[in-house]
Amino acid sequence: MDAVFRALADPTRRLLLDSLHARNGQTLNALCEHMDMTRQAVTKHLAILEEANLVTTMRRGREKEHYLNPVPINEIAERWIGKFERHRLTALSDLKQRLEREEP
Amino acid sequence: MDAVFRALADPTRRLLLDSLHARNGQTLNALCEHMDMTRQAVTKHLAILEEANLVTTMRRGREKEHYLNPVPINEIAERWIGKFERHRLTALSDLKQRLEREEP
DNA sequence: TTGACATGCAACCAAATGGTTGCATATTAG
DNA sequence: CTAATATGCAACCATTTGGTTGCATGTCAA
Repeated sequence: MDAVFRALADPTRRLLLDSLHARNGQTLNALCEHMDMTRQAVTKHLAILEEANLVTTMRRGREKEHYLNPVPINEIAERWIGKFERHRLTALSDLKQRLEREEP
Repeated sequence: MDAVFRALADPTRRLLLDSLHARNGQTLNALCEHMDMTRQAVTKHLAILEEANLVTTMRRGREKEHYLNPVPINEIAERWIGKFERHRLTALSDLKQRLEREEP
């Protein structure tokens, strides 16, 4: 899970996910066209996304197609974010009470 | 939103959030007791969490209380993760089809 | 077969990151 | 008042990160 969080931390990588979300199965060169950096830099970002299992690749001849894998994101949403969301209102009202206790 | 993602990327900071989730309003020293690093290191992590608005602080005398703010996490869940979750099954079946097209 | 095209690998570099130590400041307890 | 306690600030350091350039390899098309 740590790899997923770290992978999501970089805006470039989130952009790549967005790009794949818009059009799945893009080749490396296709993904590069929207990015303002060298192909090799994009390759590195994609490697990190692959390691976090957020992107799956498939070799098709001399090209490499990239597919978005939404499962890890979903797991984070369910296992980690859900935990905090559940107590969202509680925590907020706790904070409010605390703050109000200060005022007078 | 970038700040939130970057803040969540570090396991120590997620641990701090977990700690506040378990017991809200902890003081700096209290938070340090569970961490295996110097107080100053924890301070830096907390500063990053504050900057991402994930933690709110309140001075009480010579102590500083830390409160979890779940709102940014919730926003990420809704605005960013939701987008990918929505097409989860679609993307998976796309991938499956693509993979099957390769086999024969 | 050969040239053009798509990707892979590795060395290198600047800047950011996560941590430390040392000292300063502010508040509370005795 | 004074000493202990809680936090703040700053310099410093090693490692990681995000990027580059240069060259190698593999595959398709003419």
